[in-house]
Amino acid sequence: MPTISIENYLKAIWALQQASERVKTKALADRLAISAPSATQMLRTLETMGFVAYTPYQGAVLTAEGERAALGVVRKHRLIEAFLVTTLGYRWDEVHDEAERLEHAVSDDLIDRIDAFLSYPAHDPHGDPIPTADGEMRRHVGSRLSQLAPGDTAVVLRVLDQDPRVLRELTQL
Amino acid sequence: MPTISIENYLKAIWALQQASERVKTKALADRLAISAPSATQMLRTLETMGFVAYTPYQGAVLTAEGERAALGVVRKHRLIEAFLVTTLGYRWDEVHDEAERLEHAVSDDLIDRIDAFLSYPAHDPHGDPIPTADGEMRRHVGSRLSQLAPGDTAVVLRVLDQDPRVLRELTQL
DNA sequence: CCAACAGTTTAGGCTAACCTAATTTATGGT
DNA sequence: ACCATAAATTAGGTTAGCCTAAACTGTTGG
Repeated sequence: MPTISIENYLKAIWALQQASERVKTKALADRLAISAPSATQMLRTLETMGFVAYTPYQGAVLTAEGERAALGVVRKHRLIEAFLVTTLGYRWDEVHDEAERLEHAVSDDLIDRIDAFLSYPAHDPHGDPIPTADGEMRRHVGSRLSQLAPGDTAVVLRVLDQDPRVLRELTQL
Repeated sequence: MPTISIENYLKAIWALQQASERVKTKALADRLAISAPSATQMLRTLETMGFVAYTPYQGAVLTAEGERAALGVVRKHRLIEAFLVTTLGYRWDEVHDEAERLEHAVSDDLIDRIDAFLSYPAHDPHGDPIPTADGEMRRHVGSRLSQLAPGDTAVVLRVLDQDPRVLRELTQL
């Protein structure tokens, strides 16, 4: 039922909420590269759809239903990335844009088949956790690179950056 | 550059042209389940884009560029169907709707990788020929079932119907 | 403690893609 | 050859999702 645009808003709000509970208009507008009035307008729409609780001038928070919908999109995105790398030989720096479009075109049924085909992976190629079919988000253990002391030994589990250039450089290292 | 809507129009016009050169407004409108005025309007748009030659009251014909674009969509559709059946265990009566959406989301690069992954198949699961990356449409040999005489022996190469119920019945036979 | 400014919303407009109702065109049967 | 009818187009309207310009709010530094 949600449009591609709405799915993108939900995903963006969800991502911004990982950093701070309330999502402000400007943060949302910046992330989606749209104007602030467009963000305001869509927040109103999402409110009437029951996806967010929105207070003018105060920002928005996903409702339970909104979070469920957002996680559905995140799940599709990450499983598609995993599938492209595992099955079609893509590199981890090549999959983001493709997944960005496919996540809106793939049915729940297809994504579940991909999930099974890949044996229910816990992480995508960047180490980001993949939500389960019933909307559970597995939490990550591990600590940030910046919190290690010189001389410490660690295994890289996850890379948050999506920029292909950064990812290619990391591949070198 | 073309929108999803435009890709669907191009594909529909191309399909209708397989039966007769000129495509009339009503035939197009019926196939896409839209009103006749909407079809007229889009034919004008496609004309200015150089995809069709359109004469009011006379119908439209794809230009070379229009045919190239249409075959690109057909190629995506059929390769996706083949991929879903071969790799993810779909049945031939389940793939049409999924391909109908994915064909507009998949990049040329991805579809070429799928093509290579499948070893450049000549036909999709229904026996429809798959256009090559450079827009060549391989022509089908073979004759229609209705042209065989009782007692003749033949091998089914292709089934034109897309209705899942019909396809499931044919599977039984 | 209040004004300046960053952030937000309101107002008004645009485009793509659809629609219905009304009008115009083409054509086939007598 | 004409005209009834089916097909096509024109006219005018809607919705979603974007925009800019203008008005408003809330917070914070002096």
